[in-house]
Amino acid sequence: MPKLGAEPIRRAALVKATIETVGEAGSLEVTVAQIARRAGMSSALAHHYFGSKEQIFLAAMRAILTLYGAEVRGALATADTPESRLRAIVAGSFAQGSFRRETISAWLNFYVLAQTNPQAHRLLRIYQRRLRSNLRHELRPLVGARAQAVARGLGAMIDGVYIRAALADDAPDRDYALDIVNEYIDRELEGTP
Amino acid sequence: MPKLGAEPIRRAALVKATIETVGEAGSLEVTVAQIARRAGMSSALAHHYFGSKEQIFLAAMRAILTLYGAEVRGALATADTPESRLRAIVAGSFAQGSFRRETISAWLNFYVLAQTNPQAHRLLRIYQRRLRSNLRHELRPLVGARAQAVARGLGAMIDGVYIRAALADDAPDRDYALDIVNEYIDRELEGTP
DNA sequence: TTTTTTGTTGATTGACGAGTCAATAAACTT
DNA sequence: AAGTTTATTGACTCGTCAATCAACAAAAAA
Repeated sequence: MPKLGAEPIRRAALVKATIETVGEAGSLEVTVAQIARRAGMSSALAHHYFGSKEQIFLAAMRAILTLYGAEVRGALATADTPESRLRAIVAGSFAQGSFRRETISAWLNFYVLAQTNPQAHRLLRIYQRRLRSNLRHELRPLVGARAQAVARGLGAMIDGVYIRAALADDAPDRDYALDIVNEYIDRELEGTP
Repeated sequence: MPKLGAEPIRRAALVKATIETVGEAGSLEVTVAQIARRAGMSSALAHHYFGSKEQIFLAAMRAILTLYGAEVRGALATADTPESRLRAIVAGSFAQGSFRRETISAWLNFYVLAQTNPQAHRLLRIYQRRLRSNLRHELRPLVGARAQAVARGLGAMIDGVYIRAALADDAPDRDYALDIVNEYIDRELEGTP
């Protein structure tokens, strides 16, 4: 039954299945067979398209970070003042697409993978750098010289909220997450209008 | 050459070796044999004392959290005002004993383990609860009703700084970590003396 | 229509690793 | 001295899993 042009569809299905499988298992110790089954194909085909388990993981990680970037960009599109743009970056960080159980859990696991795998490390670095640079850029006109320090704090807090959401029993609460970070922003902007 | 009373020594050696091995590997995918070798014994003996790899991990996790608790308590001992106690909790969180490469990496990995393992989950929960309760207690006289919210933010930020330290290339920088968190505290206490 | 390219899988290989066991030995008890 | 408890390990079992391969099928190209 080979329909041509299957490759991109299969790849996408595998990436999706990887995030789901890793997210559900809460661990990278999932088998290629599990992922492939979820994606509706044999493990041999998964290997055929990606070559190795490592590459499957990296593709999934890229997908997560790409989605994240898209959400932030989307949130930024409607904001024009520095403060609203700053809040938009934060809101984008906790957007529905990214801020869901399996995605958060998968993200955490890929974070761990970055300790071992140089490519994963690089990917995460790029994300962190871009986030901080975005934050700093909007913070500059708001808090001046302190922009650098505040951007670091904000970045750390966002990651912290993520990691805690991964451990929570109940479904991740977007508004709760936003409250925590926005409260910090409120304080920082206070008296510097 | 069996000297009696070896059990506690062997257990401690295994726990230490576990943290080192997991920390260095940056992953829980280490073998019992590796851990045992590092601790200077056969893998059979490790199984003899702990029963399973899972139990070895849990013991190591307990050790990390116990050390962490001790550091915070130590830092608190010399502080008496609410603010100095608050700063002490933070300083204790990044104390030399806990805030080192392998320990941070091991901690992150155990964090992931808590997604799968109920006991690990419980342990981490206890730590989080205690930290937040400590923070809230000192914050109450400082920021009143906002204590709850600030404690959450601080807790998240501390975890965030940890997770980022795990990914940094260079050795974890205690002062840098402290700066980030203390800056946040400065802001929160501003205007509420 | 033969050939090539693309898609697909069941079966197999080869490695690795958790946990068990039987055996050995030194201490301690009676 | 005989028996028991504690310490210790090499060798083995048994399962799992990533990766490969041979083979088959259908579309496209020749």
